[in-house]
Amino acid sequence: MRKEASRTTGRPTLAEVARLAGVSQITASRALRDVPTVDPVLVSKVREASKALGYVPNPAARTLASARSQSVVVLVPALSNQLFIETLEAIHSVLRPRGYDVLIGNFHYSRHEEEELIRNYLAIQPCGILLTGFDRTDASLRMLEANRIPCVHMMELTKAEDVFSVGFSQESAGAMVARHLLARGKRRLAYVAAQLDARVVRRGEGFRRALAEAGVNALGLAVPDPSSVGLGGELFDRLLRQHPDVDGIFFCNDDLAHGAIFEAQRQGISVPGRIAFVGFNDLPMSAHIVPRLTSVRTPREDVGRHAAHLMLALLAGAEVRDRTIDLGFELVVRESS
Amino acid sequence: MRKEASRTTGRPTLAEVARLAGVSQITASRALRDVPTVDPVLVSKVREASKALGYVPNPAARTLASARSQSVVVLVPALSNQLFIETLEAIHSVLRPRGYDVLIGNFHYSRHEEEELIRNYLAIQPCGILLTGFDRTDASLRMLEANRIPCVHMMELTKAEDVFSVGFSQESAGAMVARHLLARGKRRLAYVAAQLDARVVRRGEGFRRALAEAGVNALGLAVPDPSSVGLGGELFDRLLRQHPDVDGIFFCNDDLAHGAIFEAQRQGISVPGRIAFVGFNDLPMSAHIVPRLTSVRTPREDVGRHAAHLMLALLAGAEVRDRTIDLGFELVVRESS
DNA sequence: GTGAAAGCGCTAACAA
DNA sequence: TTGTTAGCGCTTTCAC
Repeated sequence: MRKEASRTTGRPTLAEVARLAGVSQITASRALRDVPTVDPVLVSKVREASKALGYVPNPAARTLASARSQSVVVLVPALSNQLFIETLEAIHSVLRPRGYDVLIGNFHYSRHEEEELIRNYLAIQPCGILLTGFDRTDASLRMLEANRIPCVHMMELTKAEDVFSVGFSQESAGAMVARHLLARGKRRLAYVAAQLDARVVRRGEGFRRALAEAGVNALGLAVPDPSSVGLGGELFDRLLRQHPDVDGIFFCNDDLAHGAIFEAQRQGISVPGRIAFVGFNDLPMSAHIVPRLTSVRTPREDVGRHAAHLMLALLAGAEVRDRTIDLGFELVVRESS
Repeated sequence: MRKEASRTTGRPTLAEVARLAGVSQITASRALRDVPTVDPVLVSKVREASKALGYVPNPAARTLASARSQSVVVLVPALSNQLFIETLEAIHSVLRPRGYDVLIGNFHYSRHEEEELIRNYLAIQPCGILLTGFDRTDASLRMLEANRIPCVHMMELTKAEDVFSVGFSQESAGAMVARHLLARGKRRLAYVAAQLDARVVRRGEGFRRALAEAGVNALGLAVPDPSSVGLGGELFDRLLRQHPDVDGIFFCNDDLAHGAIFEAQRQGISVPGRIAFVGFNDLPMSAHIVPRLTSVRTPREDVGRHAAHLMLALLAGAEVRDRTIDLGFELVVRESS
């Protein structure tokens, strides 16, 4: 059943391609790698020979000889979240067609698990690495520093020197929602949050600050519990008891908003007639699941695409001027299909 | 910024470990790979030397020398589906700690995209491959056949010779739901389906057949459109108009059921009082999103875990008696948290 | 049970 | 612009 141990793969090698093309092995190598200093005539000869033999480069040999693989590692905090899934898809769609392998690591929101992944993945000599956010252990930072491979940070932004990041500002998202609700004439506004990670907190700060600038005091209800649809209903109910006159709510994510919609429907409360809801689609549910909700949409595909292209530029050794790419947010109203 | 081209990685090599341990390189190699014919005393010497130097094997060199990598490829039809995400997680959790790299390929439910992935991934000489289902192109089959690497099929079952599969029977899932509803005294039963892929259809067949055996005729409503929450509401509404006396519905997946719950609530219809719903959690939404729904739960983690362990057995060259692992289904009632 | 030699397939380094 | 040489770090092969 198993293929017995052997030395060769049986596949055509670069040497055979070179022989067929009538050039030296290194010229064939250069031709196939698009090294610019090769005579175009020879390039096409090599290309033909390669095609004729059905040559496929051996990545292991390439990695061994060059001390650098064609693998790009991507580390995300979760796979249960559509945001990251779609980001990964976008990265794949940019990198795979260009011959890179994409290795996915899920660190389950744990800095130490991330450190372990970095340690393990550096063993395969990746040519680049894509990270989520900036919160990592010192050991992680040191390993990345020591390996000197191109590194792109996703989802968050920094102005630090020599750091490449593609993301968006949580504060502006919060502020955007505040302005949206104010513009609709709402004045008793609340932020309902669960699962208080740094991003959720910063979103709330942006919300509160923008309201404060308009002279409006933000109500709030924040619990550390993991977010869920059920919790959304509960929190909505609690908020209503505390502040029966609330007329606008920003939910830190869509599943809370979803539970609240459910609960509002049960209680016969008109949304957005009496209370306007705004969600934030940064959690497990994909956008189309919550019907008719105004929500902040994170530009998920864009993050992946931009991050991957930035990585390509770095791998090509290009001079990158914009080390920071701020993608911003959109406020969208989704209609159930 | 980029690490300039170089030959060496700078990391300690097996030769250095061997020198420090006072053995030959090949003995060090064997010791670290747990080849049984090595003196235990030498093994521990090598282990120590390895630890002292912080030795990490170079996978590229290993792959080149042995013509076989430590990578296991997993091909899934989608990442937007929690079922596959959780399966992948389980596979990772089994294979990574044992030193295997897991390469994920998403073929977007396209046989041709799958073929392309197989072609590309075989280039890296994976040591094994995990596939979803049995529907693939002839070219794919030929490539897999020609490469003779261990191959495990997930999600579906077969009795074919020399084929390893881990999954469950769609027909029995349908039959199970039929029996469940009958046992609750329901007699006007319907199957509501969208996105009619082979699995959805077979589920319906199992449902209908089990009902027929009990002398009950199944109602039905099936559309080819992609499944969504909104569509669930619509189909439910349509079904009610056609068959106002329906008292039990099997939705081919949870998001249809979810939309129907929404719609039932709007219309003031008691569920499960007047109509019992059964869902099937095989689609984008994760289980906890739909509150209070009786649903067929696919044993997602189990599929991954069992498939990965089967792969380990094959990689170890073990004799595998049970080529087919049927995991069955559970019928669970989820309460909103 | 252990080792010496050879070589996997490719690219870096240097030379022409 | 092209080629020669050497070697990446490991495992297979075969001899002891």
